[in-house]
Amino acid sequence: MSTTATNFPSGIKPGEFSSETIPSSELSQKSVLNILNNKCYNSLQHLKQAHAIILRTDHFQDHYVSGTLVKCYANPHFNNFTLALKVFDNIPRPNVFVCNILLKGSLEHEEPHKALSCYHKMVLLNSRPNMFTYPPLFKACAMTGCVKEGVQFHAHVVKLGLSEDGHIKSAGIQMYASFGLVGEARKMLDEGGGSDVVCWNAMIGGYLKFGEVEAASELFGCMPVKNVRSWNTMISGLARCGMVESARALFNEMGKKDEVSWSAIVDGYIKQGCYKEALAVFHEMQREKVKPRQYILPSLLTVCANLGCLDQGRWIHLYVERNSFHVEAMLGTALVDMYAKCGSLDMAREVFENMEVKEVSTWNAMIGGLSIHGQAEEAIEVFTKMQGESIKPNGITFVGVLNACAHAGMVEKGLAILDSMKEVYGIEPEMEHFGCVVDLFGRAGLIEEAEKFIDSMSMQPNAAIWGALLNACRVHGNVELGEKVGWILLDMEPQNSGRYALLSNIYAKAGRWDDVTRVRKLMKERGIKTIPGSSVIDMKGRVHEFKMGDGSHPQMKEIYLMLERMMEKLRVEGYSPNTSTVMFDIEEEEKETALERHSEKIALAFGLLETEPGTTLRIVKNLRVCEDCHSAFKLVSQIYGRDIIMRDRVRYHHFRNGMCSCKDFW
DNA sequence: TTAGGGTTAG
Repeated sequence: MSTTATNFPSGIKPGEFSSETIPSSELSQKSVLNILNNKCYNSLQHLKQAHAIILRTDHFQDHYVSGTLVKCYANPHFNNFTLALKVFDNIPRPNVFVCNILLKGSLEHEEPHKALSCYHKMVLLNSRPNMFTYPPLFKACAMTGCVKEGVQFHAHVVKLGLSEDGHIKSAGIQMYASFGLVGEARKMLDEGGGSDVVCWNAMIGGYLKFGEVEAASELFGCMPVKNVRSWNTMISGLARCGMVESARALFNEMGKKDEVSWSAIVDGYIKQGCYKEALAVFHEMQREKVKPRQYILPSLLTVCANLGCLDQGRWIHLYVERNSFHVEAMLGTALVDMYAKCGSLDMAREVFENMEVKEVSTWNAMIGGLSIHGQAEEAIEVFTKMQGESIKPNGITFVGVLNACAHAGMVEKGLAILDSMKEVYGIEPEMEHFGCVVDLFGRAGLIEEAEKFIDSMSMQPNAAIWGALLNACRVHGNVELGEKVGWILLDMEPQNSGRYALLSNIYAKAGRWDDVTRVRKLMKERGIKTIPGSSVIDMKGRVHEFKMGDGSHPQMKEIYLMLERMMEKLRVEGYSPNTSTVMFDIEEEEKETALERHSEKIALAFGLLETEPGTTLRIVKNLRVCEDCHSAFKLVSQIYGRDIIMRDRVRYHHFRNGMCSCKDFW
């Protein structure tokens, strides 16, 4: 074997060895292998030196040595698979071991196509595949969607008499399942005699991936051996199929749970939108001292953001700090989003400023957060700064910026930004951006302009566009147009209860009670149920939820007493209930009572009752806040000297000294 | 003589 310079690894010249190296001619195969296995794991430089030694001694001819050398180069740690391939190409007749190493390496370096071509080479070179060959190959097929090849490889497995190997079987089952060929996967499970628990689990996972719950349950029921992963596969699979309650039942039934079991059930609840349940399980985890895995923390933060649970969100933040978790972009973004949505803009800012790596989504979260708090100038400032740091805004960025302008009544600025989207940033505005613009005009009372804008749009307006216009009609009391738009929307979205409510409110405000009745009758005919208003208040880490006229809270008596006292105080200060938006045509006094029992007022009374004077109250409502509650909250902030931060379905209201940050413009 | 499997994944 020649040892010309061209055969040496780059950067290493023949004869350039470290001082401790023994003269190469004296190195035995065993010592070379020792060097490779013990010294070359961390340093590419060491590996290249060893490589040079190998070339100088004829050990490269030795399959054991060249194989080990390729294995070292293929170590994902070096992130340089090309080198491994290069060395491989210099091996005259590579044996099955080194081929298998490359198959595995192709997957580890996320180049599954290379695994297929490597197998091809193997066949050409007459290197007989063995049981280590097929699992990575099946995986490669699954990753690349190469069905034909996968079936072929399966045939080879059968021909070579390897069908009983558990590793091959489980990989094959997974491959077929990833193709959606659940029947083929099952055939593989049943072929070649017995299977083991890993294969059963893979099959169950495969069934559940395609919603075949019954088949999965049956298999699960008759498995001779089950382990934690079997349970976890069922739980996460059921949750993914939307059967979170069945998942929960299994979760309760299983013996020893691991962190994956807990995470799977939390995740399942989150995916179903059962945020309170997810948080309850998280509390249980804390009680049982189970450490949440880092990956569910962003999901949990999203839950806190949705529910407005600042205390819980803070707890997670502390948890991250205490455990020195690295705050990477996703976790940091989730923290920014949570703080902003829970009304703590200062903290959102702090986390944002301290993040080392920010992604577009991070900037979007900050901009969106400022926007829902009505801080348009700041949102635009962040938007400008983002570009200073060479981050390219995306469509979502513009939703945030345009929303900021809409909420702050900055019409001109908003329109200029819309124009810049395509001209400056090359982003084609989409429906959601047009929706923001309609909102921009509508909130500012420029209803004609909003209509004109809709007419000029290049696409058919969707329900969100009409919805923005309808809301503008409600705020600015434009009954005529509101009526027209309202009926368009009822046609477009007959199932959306909110649309009925809005139209009915518009009629009610105009005193057109016959029309109110007409809308309500239609709703009844179509079987549409209203979403009950509900408000939550987060207190000492516990979430208290109140629904309209709700009597289920254990302290309800005291709360209603407090509510009565509060309303009395308000009346003394000159508050008179704004009954125009109550949906029913009922006697004035009854209307007043209905208003008094709005969930946000109950939550407010509870907050006043339960906290020290001066404490900021944070309330989250699932629908838009009504006008009456809005004015009541303003007065309470003045009379009781409290800051109240309320989030409704769309934006924030900071009440202080009788004023609201939205400037009554929402 | 070297090497290997399935559950969560925003």
